[in-house]
Amino acid sequence: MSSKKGAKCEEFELRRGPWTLEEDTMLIHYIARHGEGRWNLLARCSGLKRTGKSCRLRWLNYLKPDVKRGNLSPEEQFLILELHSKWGNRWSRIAQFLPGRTDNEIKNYWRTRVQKQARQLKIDANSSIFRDALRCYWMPRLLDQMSLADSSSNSNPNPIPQQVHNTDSSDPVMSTSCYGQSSSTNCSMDRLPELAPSPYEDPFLAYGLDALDSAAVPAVATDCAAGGGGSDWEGLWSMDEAWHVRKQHEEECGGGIFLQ
DNA sequence: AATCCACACAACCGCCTTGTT
DNA sequence: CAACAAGGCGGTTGTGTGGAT
Repeated sequence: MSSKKGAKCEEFELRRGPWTLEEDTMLIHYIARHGEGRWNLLARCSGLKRTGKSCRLRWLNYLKPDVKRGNLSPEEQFLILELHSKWGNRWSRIAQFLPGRTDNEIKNYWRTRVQKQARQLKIDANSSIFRDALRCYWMPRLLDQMSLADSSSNSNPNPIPQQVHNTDSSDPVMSTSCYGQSSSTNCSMDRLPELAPSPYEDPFLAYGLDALDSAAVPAVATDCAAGGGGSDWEGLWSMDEAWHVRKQHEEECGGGIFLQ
C-alpha cells in the first residue's frame, strides 16, 4: 500500500449520484485485475472520481457477479421475516442467509413491504403485536406458497436455501425457542405448540398451523397463494384481510393495542 | 396529454468497529 | 496505548417509473 501521498490524484471533484456504464466498467475491470478490498486505494487509482465507500457499495450491491436480481421468492421472504423477528434490523447478518441478496435489498424489502403493512394496520412495526400478526398470517401464507410451488414443480424437494441447513443449535434459524416467544399478549400465537427440531422438514407442522383457528385465516389467502389475489407480490394482505387481522387482535388482546 | 402520487431501489451519510502504525 | 485509516453497518434520502386521476 503506497499510502503516504502515493496518489496525488486527490484534488479532483468527487462524483456523486447514479453510476454510469463507463464507471461500472472501470470498476469491474479494476477489481478483475486487483481484486476486492482496499476501496480507498481503488478509488484513487482506478480513475473513478468516487469515494472508496461508494465503490464498495456499488460493487457489493450491484456489480458483483453473484448478486441475485429480481423479486424475492416466498422462501426468501419467509427467511427475512423469521430472521428479523430474531435479530431485528441486523440486515447484513440476515443477508448471510440469503445467498445473492444484499443487506440493502433486504432492508429495502422490509421498509417498502413489511413496514407498509404495519402502517396500513396502524401498528408499530416493532411491536410484538405486529410480529405475532406476521407469524399468524403472513408467514403461514408464505409457507402455503412454498408448499404449492414445491408440489407443482417437485424438482426441488427442499426450497429452503442450503445455508440454513446447518446443525448448529446456536443458529437461530434452527432454534425452536424463537417461535412464539415474542408475544407479551395472549394472542393466538401463544397456542402454538413447541416446534419440531427442524422447522423446515415439515413447515406446516413446525408452525403448528393445525392449531390455528382455520376460520380465522382469511379465505383469500389461498386465492392469493394460487395467484388469484391480484397482488403484485406474494404474501401481502389485502386491506380487507388487514382489517380482519386488526379486528381479531382487538378482540383477543383487548382495545388500545393498535394506534389510533 | 399533463399532472400527481406511490412505490421500488440505488446511493449517500454518519457512526461504530477493527486493524495498522 | 493512542491516533489514525479503512471497512462495515444501519438509517435515510434521492430519483426514476408506472399507474391513477
